[in-house]
Amino acid sequence: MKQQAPKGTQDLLPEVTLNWQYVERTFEDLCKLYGYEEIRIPTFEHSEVFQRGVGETTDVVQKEMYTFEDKGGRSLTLRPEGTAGVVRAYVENGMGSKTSPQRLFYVITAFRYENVQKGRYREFHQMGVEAFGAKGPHIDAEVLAMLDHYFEELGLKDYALHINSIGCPNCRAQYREALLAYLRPKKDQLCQDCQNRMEENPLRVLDCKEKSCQDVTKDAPLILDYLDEECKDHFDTLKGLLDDMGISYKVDPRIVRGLDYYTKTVFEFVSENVGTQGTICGGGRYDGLVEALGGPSTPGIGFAMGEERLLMELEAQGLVKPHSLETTLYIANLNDAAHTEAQALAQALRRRGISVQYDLMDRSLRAQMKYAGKNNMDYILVLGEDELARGKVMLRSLVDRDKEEVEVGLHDIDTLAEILAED
RNA sequence: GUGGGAUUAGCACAGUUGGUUAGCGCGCCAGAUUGUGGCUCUGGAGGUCGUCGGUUCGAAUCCGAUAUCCCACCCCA
Repeated sequence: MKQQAPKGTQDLLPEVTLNWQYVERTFEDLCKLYGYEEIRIPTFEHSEVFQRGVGETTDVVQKEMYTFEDKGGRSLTLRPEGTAGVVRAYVENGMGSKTSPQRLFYVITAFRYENVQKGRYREFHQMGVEAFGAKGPHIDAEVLAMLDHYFEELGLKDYALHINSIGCPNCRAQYREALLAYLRPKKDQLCQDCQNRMEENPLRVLDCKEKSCQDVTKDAPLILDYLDEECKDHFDTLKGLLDDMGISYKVDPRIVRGLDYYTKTVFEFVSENVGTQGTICGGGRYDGLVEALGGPSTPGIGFAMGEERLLMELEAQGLVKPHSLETTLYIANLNDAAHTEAQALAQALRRRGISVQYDLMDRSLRAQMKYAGKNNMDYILVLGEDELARGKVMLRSLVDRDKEEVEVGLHDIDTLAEILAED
């Protein structure tokens, strides 16, 4: 029976992996520019890490986790995101006693049991950063500047940065009461989902897309009016810093974020083209998370970017440029002796960093030429009786038809490598 | 978890009111007087029509279930 990949997973074939390498390398290079170092964390954690880290009341934890029991009776969960695991690692390895701030980046797969749609899979890829130890708004601004820089590097257009502050637990508690006081009398006008989640997490009612709920919340009190002095300062300073750097943004008081750990600054980069899966990057500050996972009180901020969505967007904008590969040479070998010689020649050239292929299928010269053409080889070199007898080969460009063939000694590896390395 | 649409060769698709050996294009392989690609021409390989079950003399076609994909809700990256 033919096997299928599980629902929500996908194979990434050679036609597209170059694009993935492109966005990931660009990201990694940029991370290094901003002082971030890579961390690699386990694919699964004790379920508790996510229950406590992401938040018991969140949809992610309540209905989207791949949780299983291992043979030792432990409850484990495939990571539904990166932050909780990175924070766990930060705490477990005592990284707080290294120099602060600690800046970490990661490129991971993550897993959520959700219904599949375009730009949404059960196994998906995220690139993200986490910065620990800095509590002021400058790091917030820097993180946003870094993302701005990244998108500029990729040439991405038609996206918007939305920011908000959801305050610290203190202002949030007060705001929560105010919001509940506003919502309770209007409860029967809300959709069923919102009625259910109202008491548990009333902030989420704010970004409900149901028209009736939006009507109800249109005049609801805004969190921004309930920030205490410190949180308000933080947010105002951040906005000023963004203005100074010329980074445009929109304050969107309805951004709430479905993960419990966020405090103060939250943000999203939203595509203006793509439909419902338009959020290509989301993040924010999480000043209580390190402590919640058993570490010392430590502020933190980070973001995660959905690679599938980013690539969708880049593709829609015609921006995925294939990596320019190094020069490639094809050796057409026409008989057994030539095959042996081709192999030796290929190895010698590969040792000098030239990408070389030769015939392994005993094909005719004509067929070999076709193969070289279809596989975008830059140069070809025919190896047959004549060449072996004379000890010389003709090096011809397949890219530039006008380029003259060059005769080179068969064993003159240095000259061959030199010519090939020129392009 | 809920609702709608789809599933025929590696890819993109035809397939008449159920009726012989299920087709086209691209791709793949081979050849076009025996050593020079991308064009053209010729030939070839490749499908238990997603899967299982039912109706029927007969099912790619009708019915049911299931899997997967797409779209929307929900949620998020």
